[in-house]
Amino acid sequence: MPVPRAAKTQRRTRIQEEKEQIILEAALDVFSLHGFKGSTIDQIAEVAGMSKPNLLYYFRTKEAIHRALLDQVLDTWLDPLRELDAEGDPVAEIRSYVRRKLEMSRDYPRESRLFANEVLRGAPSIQEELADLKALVDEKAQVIRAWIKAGKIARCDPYHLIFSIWATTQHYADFDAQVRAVLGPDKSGEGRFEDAARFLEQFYIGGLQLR
Amino acid sequence: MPVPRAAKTQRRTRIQEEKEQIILEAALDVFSLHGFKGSTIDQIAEVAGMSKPNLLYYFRTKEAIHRALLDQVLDTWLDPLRELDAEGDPVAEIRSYVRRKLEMSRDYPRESRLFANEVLRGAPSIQEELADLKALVDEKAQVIRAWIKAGKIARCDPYHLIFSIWATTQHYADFDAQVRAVLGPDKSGEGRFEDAARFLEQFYIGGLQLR
DNA sequence: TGATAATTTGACCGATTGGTAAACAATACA
DNA sequence: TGTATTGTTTACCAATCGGTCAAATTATCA
Repeated sequence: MPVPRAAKTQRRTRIQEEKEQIILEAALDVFSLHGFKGSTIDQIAEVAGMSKPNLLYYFRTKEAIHRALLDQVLDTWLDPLRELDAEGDPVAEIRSYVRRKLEMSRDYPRESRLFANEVLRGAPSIQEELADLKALVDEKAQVIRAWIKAGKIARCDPYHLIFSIWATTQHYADFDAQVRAVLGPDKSGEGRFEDAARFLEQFYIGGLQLR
Repeated sequence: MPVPRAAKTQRRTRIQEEKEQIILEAALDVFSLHGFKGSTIDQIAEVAGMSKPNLLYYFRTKEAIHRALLDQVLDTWLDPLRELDAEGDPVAEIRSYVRRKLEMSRDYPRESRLFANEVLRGAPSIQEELADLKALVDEKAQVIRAWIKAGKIARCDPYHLIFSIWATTQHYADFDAQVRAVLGPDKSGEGRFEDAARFLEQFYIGGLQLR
């Protein structure tokens, strides 16, 4: 009797749920640090505390782990942007968005780096997801444009505004090594995120204010 | 008589100069696209138009190519920041810095991605260079602080100001795949850099203006 | 309990990869 | 021209890696 691959059966056993989460957690550690090609199944298996064949019982290929991880991460990654509310106060909404994105860099740096790795390589495995992303950004760009038209915030290109928010906030996760090197050991504690928050808040409010 | 490795002799033959540049150029192509682990010596050799052992005659290891490339790139990478002039007009100086950094993202995206790859992985091979970087940033942060003290620009954290300039400008090279996906095919020409320049200029001038 | 399905492991395999050895070809230069 | 040096290639090796297989072990449940 051949053993059915875990992924084939409809997810039912408790042990499958658990082990798959353990594997994805370990894979996030490894992939975010070494990239896809730089990571080995053995490394992931070791971090996950199981043998390589055992890991491959739950995910048939290295690629499958990577895909599952990206799917899981990308979904939550865009939540802050989804929450941008056309009905809210424009400046407050953007300030909240910046703050939430910065918090994600602080609390989920591995996820940020996993994503950065993927995009750096030309985003080969997330083309469809990028289409969804475009749709969401298009929608929110319209919201921002409406705010501009209504004279609520300064005139600017909404797409590049969003890019700048992504860039400035994710920088603290993706370029952490550089940020720490520049700030030095004393300023490299969690306090750097509060300094960053202060700076970004002031900057975006100033930049968006009508003048 | 054993053949002396090219790197050992003092660089003299014309052919060594040429081939080493060809190799570094090819390696930049490959490393910036696939990362260090994701790149193979065979790939670099093929792009360079020579055999693998021939390439290894000029650089003894894959690591050596990578190091040579990083050294060469990092040196020019900081030029724009070096040019930030304490004697110039503060707002104009920062505007020039932003513009130059953005031009580097447009004209040297491979260099940007090579660097991003390295920092993403924790910057293992450029620790000393990061120390130089810190010294330079410290110096320029003092310049900015002086401008603030003199009431020439708005009060803000100079380190995070510099981080934000790095982040927003390099974003267009490092996250090119995402930027293109969001802007769509029509807006993905070189024109996106002019839109970005307009946005960033307005934003930094607005953010730094006294109010 | 016993049978059946699910889980785990050690041994292994073929492909790829970084790097070497040694012979061969081209060049510089006395 | 001859010879020593530099440059190039073919063949190869050892290590690593993604993945398989069959057997062993454990959980499930009638």
